[in-house]
Amino acid sequence: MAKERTTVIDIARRAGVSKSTVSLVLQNSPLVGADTREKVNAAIRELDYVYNRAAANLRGARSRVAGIVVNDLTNSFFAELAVGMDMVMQSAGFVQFLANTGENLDRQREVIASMREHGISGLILSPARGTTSADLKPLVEAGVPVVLVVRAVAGAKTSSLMSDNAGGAWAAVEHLIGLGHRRIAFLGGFADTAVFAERVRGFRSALAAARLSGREEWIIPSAPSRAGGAQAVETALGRPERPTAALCFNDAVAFGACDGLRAKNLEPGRDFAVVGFDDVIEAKTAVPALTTVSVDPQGMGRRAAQMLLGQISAGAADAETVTAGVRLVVRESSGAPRNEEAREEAFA
Amino acid sequence: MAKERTTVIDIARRAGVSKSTVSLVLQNSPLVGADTREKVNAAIRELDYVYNRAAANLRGARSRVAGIVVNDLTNSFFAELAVGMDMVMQSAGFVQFLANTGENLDRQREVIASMREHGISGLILSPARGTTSADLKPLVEAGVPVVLVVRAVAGAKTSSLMSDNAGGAWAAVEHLIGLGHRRIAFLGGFADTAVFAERVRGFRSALAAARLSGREEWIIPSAPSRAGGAQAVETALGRPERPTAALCFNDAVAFGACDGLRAKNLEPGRDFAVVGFDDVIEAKTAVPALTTVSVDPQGMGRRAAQMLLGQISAGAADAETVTAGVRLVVRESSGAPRNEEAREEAFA
DNA sequence: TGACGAAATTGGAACGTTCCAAATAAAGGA
DNA sequence: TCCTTTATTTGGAACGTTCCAATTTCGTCA
Repeated sequence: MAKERTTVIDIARRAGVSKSTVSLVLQNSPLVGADTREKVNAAIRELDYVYNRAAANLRGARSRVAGIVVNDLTNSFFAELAVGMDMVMQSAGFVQFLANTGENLDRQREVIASMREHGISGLILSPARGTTSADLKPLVEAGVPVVLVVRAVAGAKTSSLMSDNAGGAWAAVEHLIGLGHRRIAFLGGFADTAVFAERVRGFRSALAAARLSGREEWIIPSAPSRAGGAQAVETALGRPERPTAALCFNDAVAFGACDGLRAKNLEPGRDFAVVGFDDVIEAKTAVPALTTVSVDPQGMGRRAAQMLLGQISAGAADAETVTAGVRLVVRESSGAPRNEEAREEAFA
Repeated sequence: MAKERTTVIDIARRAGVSKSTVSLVLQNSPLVGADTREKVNAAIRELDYVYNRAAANLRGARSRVAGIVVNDLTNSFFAELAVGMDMVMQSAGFVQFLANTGENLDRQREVIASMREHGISGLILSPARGTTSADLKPLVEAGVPVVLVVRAVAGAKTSSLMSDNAGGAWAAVEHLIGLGHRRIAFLGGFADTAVFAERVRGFRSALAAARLSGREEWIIPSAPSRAGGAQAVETALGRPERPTAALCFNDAVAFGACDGLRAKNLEPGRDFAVVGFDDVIEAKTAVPALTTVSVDPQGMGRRAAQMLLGQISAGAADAETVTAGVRLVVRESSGAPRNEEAREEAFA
């Protein structure tokens, strides 16, 4: 059962050439003669040979294996991100290890260590909460390219790809103000994360720019999940001065907020404006369709993968920090009139 | 920059022992003396050595790398499945390649080949549509354990883990009939898949058992996605004899159906009963909460991973076919009364 | 005809482990 | 003291590739 692996030597014997020649054929070098090449290929087919990459990169080749570590694959945002990465990695002939940390730092450490032992030649990491630059130091020092996505890690000397959180939040709030809202809440997200801080920063400055006073009690953190969103909106509705609109930390929270509103017999988009963040795939087809800040997670994944590939081939490229642009996608949940003219009219 | 890898030899030199001893320490063999072990460990720490697994399993060790190939990671069902697998694989000290095929057979072939070259010691595959047993033959012949999940492949001599599709559909339809529905549709799914066939089979037999005539025109295939569901329900509502309830191919379709109903000003759960299939994580928190056949994707992932691990350690275990039980979870979207008493009353 | 260079092929060392057989050290026993 | 055992330690071959340097094969040119 456990049959012997067929190796280049077997092929060589069968084709009546030397192992070196077989090796040349495998890397289709122009050095081998056409007839020899054919003989060798025939032998490969007949013996159904499987190339052993481990042996090859033991000898020194770069490994064509990348690691991807994300913190919550059950969130569509990260699933999409992973799919985007997978696409470009696959096309580049790479294969990826993918691991989910579930925000668990120990797991993250273990998984990264394990991937290193398996010889990854690059890593894309969406760091778990609490990751420090010390966690990345060994990788960086060993010259393994690392690209951080979604979340930054203070002091890390690695490339990173973040979305324009403050800008997106600003645009969303501006949109709500334009629709006439004056009491706007910010719902969801863990208050101790950088992403939260940035989005809230954009939220605050947009309010300030419109000379509106944001109340602290309208900023309501929660788990960045659907359940968290439902809870947060409920809290918001219980505030003495009740907001009429909310920017949510992400789309999951926004969907949860819609659920929470319905549970109180309020229709999102009509009785209360909801704006999400991320533009996950369901945002477009949900009812009401979600107005959200489009981050294009899949595109971001592709981009991150490209950055990683760039660094891998460039050898030691220095860390670049890229901010992915975002764009507000106005759909139904914010209660905007159907088209621009209508909108102008409404607030003329 | 591209520093030399530190190897066991470096460690050996530093600790003043032979490479063999270092190797023994690494596999913490009881043969080495306590003091020697300490010296070696110190050296390992000082030189921040990274174990090279590729070299190790070149020598013959089993690889502790598994492959996971799914066909649509953007569908929460598969994302959850992957998370479940990841959990048990990680705990077993494995690391996984994960690839997404997007139902593309060529991609599937490529990634499987690539994973093989990288020396996976087992594969979990949710086969793309159209996969034949010939695609798996090389793997199987080479003695690489394969576990098929979700979808079967005719004639494949591999283990598989499928959910009880017919049984689940039966239970769902029985539930709807119990609620008084007589015109029940089946929405979504590609008609040429085995899963579709099974679910429809259960659907039909439950109708037959209740002496209801299912109309062919109430079986409306579509892409198994949210968008497909919206479209399918629209078609259903356009039928001359309009159904009052639907069993959907999966939860994504069910959510889409809810969207489609709302777009026509019908409230799912009140004006039309919707039942899903899979019980993805959002099913519970959606509004209305989705009545669905719970497949527990994460649990299924865990189970599949366990099966694979079993086969890997057992060497050549023979193929086992496991059918995972399913269970109908009654929530709001089917319009069932809140509790059993109420239900009894309603149809007394 | 012999020499020369280009084209094609090849042997062998190297990559970083493991594991076997053999060597050495320590510890008893006579 | 010397011989056994037992407890440690070690050199070297092997795993399946790649790649360098060396060799063989040929057609060509003087």
